[in-house]
Amino acid sequence: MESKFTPSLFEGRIYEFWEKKGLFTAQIDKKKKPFSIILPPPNANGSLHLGHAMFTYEDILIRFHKMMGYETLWLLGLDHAGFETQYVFEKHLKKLGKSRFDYKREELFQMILDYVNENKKNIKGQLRRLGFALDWSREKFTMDPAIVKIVHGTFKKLFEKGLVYRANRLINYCTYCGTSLSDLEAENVDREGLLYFINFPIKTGGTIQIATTRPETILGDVAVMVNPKDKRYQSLIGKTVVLPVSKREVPIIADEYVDMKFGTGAVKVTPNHDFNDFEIAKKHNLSYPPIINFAGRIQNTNSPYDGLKVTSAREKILLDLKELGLFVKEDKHQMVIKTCYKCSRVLEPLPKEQWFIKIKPLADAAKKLIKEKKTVIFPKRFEKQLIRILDNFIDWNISRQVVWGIRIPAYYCKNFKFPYVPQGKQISNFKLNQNNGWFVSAEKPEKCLICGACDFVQDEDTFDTWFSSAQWPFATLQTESKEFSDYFYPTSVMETGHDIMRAWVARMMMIGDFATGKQPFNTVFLHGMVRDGKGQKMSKSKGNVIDPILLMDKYGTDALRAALIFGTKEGGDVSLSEEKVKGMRNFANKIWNVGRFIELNSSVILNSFQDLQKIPKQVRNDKEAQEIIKQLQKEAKELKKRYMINMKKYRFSQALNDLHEFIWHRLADYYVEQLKDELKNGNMSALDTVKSVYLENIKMLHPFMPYVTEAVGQVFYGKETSLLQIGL
RNA sequence: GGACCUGUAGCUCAGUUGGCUAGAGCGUUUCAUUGACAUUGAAAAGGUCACAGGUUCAAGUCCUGUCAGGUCCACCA
Repeated sequence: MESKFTPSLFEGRIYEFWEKKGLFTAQIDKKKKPFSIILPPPNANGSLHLGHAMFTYEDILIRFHKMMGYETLWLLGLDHAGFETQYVFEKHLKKLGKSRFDYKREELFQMILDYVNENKKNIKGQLRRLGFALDWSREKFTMDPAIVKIVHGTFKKLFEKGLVYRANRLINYCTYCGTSLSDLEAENVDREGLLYFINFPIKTGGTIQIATTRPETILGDVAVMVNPKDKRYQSLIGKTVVLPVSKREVPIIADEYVDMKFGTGAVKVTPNHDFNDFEIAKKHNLSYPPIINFAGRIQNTNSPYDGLKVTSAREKILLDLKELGLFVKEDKHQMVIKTCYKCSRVLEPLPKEQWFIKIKPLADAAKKLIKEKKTVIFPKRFEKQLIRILDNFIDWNISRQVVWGIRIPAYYCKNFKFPYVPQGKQISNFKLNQNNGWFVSAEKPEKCLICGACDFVQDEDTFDTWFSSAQWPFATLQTESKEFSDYFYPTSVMETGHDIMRAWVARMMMIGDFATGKQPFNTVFLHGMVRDGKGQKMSKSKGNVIDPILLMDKYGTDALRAALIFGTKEGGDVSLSEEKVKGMRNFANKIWNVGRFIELNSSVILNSFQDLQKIPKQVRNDKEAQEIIKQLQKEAKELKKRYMINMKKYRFSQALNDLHEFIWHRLADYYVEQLKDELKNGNMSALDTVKSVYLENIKMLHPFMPYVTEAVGQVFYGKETSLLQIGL
C-alpha cells in the first residue's frame, strides 16, 4: 500500500469493477425485499452541477440497503427538458446566425435531438464519476417511444375522466420565446414602475380620472369600474365613457373588487390583457377582441397603433394623451411584474385556447396519501408545506408552443359544429360538446373519431415537460416487464431538492396516484440547496459557482460526497467550501493509513510465523492492554448501534459525523496509539480486534465514501470482493 | 399581506422525545515528530447559545413577545 490514498489511481478502476460484477443491476428476487429509487432525471441539455452531486443521498440509501440485504434498483433516466432545452438550443442557433424560424418543425426537432444525444454522453460520464450505483442496463429518456406511449395514455385517461379540458384563458406568454408558461414558470420580479393618471371623458359631460400602469391597453378596454360603495362615483355608475384615443364608448360599472384607496378608486377594465380584468369582464358579460398579438404587437384597433410593439405603443399613447389634455400625472410605483424564467423578459397575459388539467380532485387524492401515511415526508416540517401546496394548486396549463417536446395527442374534427349530435358507436364515449370538437387518441387514428370522415388536424402544441416528469416513477418502470414493475413499484424513496416540491413532487403524487391507483413512492426525502463557503446562494452573476468536477479532480469523489453530507441538518442547506472538501480528503487519507498500518503489521506477523523462533513476544499482554481492547470492542459496538438507528431515521449526517469522530479520534488517535507496541510486537488479540473494528467501520462508511473504503477493503478481502457483497 | 425556516466559537455549521464542566470542521497559538498518515500528533485560546419574559428540580432545547436575516406563496389597476 502506498503511503497516500490517491483517488485518481482507484476511482475509474473500481467503478468499472462494480459495473463488471453487475452489482448495480437489479433483478427480481422474491426472497429479498425490494428497495427502489428513481433518479430525478437530469436535463439532457446541460452538464453536472452541485445539485446533482446531492443525489449522493440516494447512493447512500441504495448502497446501505444493498448491504442490508435488499434487492435494490436505482433507475436512471434523462429529461428532455422541453422549453429549457429549446431555449439553450436557440441561443446556440443564434450564434450561427440562425433562428428557429429558419427550419421546419421536423428539422428543428431532429437538430435538437442530435444535440441532446451528444450531451447525454457527457452527463452520464459525470454521474459515473460521482460513483453512483445506478442501473445502467435500464437507462430511460423522456422521449423514448415507450415512455411517450405511456404519457399519451395518461393524457387520454385524464381526458376521458373529464380531468383535462380545453379552455380559452389568459396565460402567461413569452413573446420572445414564443410559448406559454405555467404559473410556476413565471417569475415575479419587484420593479419600480410608473402609475399613470388619466382623465376619461364622460359622454354626458365631465371626466372620470383613472390610474393605470398600462395606458396602451386603453385600446382594448371594455369598461371603467368603481366600487359601488364609493360616494365619489355613485352618481356616475351606468353612465358612458368615451375612451380616449380609440373613441369607443364603454360603460361605468360597479364591482366590490375595486379598492377605493388605491389610485383614484376608478379602474379601467381590459379583458384580454390582465388576469383580474379577464374574470371581471366575464362576470359582467363584457368582451372585446385582444389588441395585443403573440408577437407582442398591437392589433385589431384600426388605428396607427396597429403593428407597434407594446412598449412603443405605450409611449405614443402617452404623447397623444398629453396632446389631448387628458394626461394628468405619473407617480413612481412599486410593482410586481411576471417575467420569463428563461429569458427574463416581461410576460404578456394573452388569451389562448390551451389544455388544462383539473387539479382539485387530483390534489385531494394526493393529500389523502399524505394523511394516510402512504407517503411519508422527511424531514417532517415539509409535510405541512406540501399540503399547503396541494391546497393552493390551480388548474395546470400543460400546452407549450415549443417543438422540442412530446406532441399532444389531441385532434380536431373539421366537420364539428356546435351543438354536435353524435352518430355511430365509436364516438359515444366523448363529451363532444364540452370539448368543442376535440378528441384524444393515444395512437394517431386512421380516421376522425368524431365524424369518421374528415381530415382531422393534430394540435401543434407539446406537453409541458413537467407533465411527463410527473409520470416518471411509474412510466419508467412500466417500460420494463410487468413482473419487474410490480416488484419495485411503489418505489421506496423519492429523494430530491425541496425547491421542486411544487413543480415535481406534488405533481408526481397527483398523477401517479391517478394513473396507477397507488402512491408513486412510500417516502419523500428532501435535501437542501448547496451554498458557497460563506452560506451565500450560488449564482453565475455572483461568480461563486463551484464546479463539482474540478473538486473531484483535485480531492477525489469521496471527499466531495462527504463534504456535502458532513455537518449538515437533513433538509437544510449545505455550505460548501474548498477547505471543507480538503478536510474530507484528509479523512479519506486517514482511513487509508489506518488500513495501511494494520496491513503492515499483519504481514510482519505472517512472515514471522514462518520462523517460529522469531515470533515476537507480547510486550504488554497484561490487564491494562486487555482492558483497552475490551473498551474498544464496547465502543465499536455502541457505534454500530447508533449508526443503524441514524441510517434508518435518515440521519445520514449524524451517522457520518459519528464515523468520522470514531475512526479518526478514537480508533486512530487513541486506541491504535495505546496499543501501538502490542500491534507491532505481535499481540494477536490486539491486532484482531483493531482489524475487525476497522473493517466494520469501513463497511459502515462505504455508502458515504465508496471508493476509499472499497480500495482498502480489497486489501483485506481480496481484489475480487466488494464491500457491497459482504454487507453489514 | 400569508406561511415556513434561521439566529450557538473568528468563519461554516451540528446539538435527535429538556438532563453531567455546550461540540465538530476550517482558522488561530504553542509544542512534538526520521517507521501508518505533515493530507500527522499532543495541548491551548475562543461562546452572557440574538434579546426580553414565562413553564420546570432542570431550558441552547418547550411557550409568548421583540429584533435581525433568509426562503416560498399571494398581490391593487
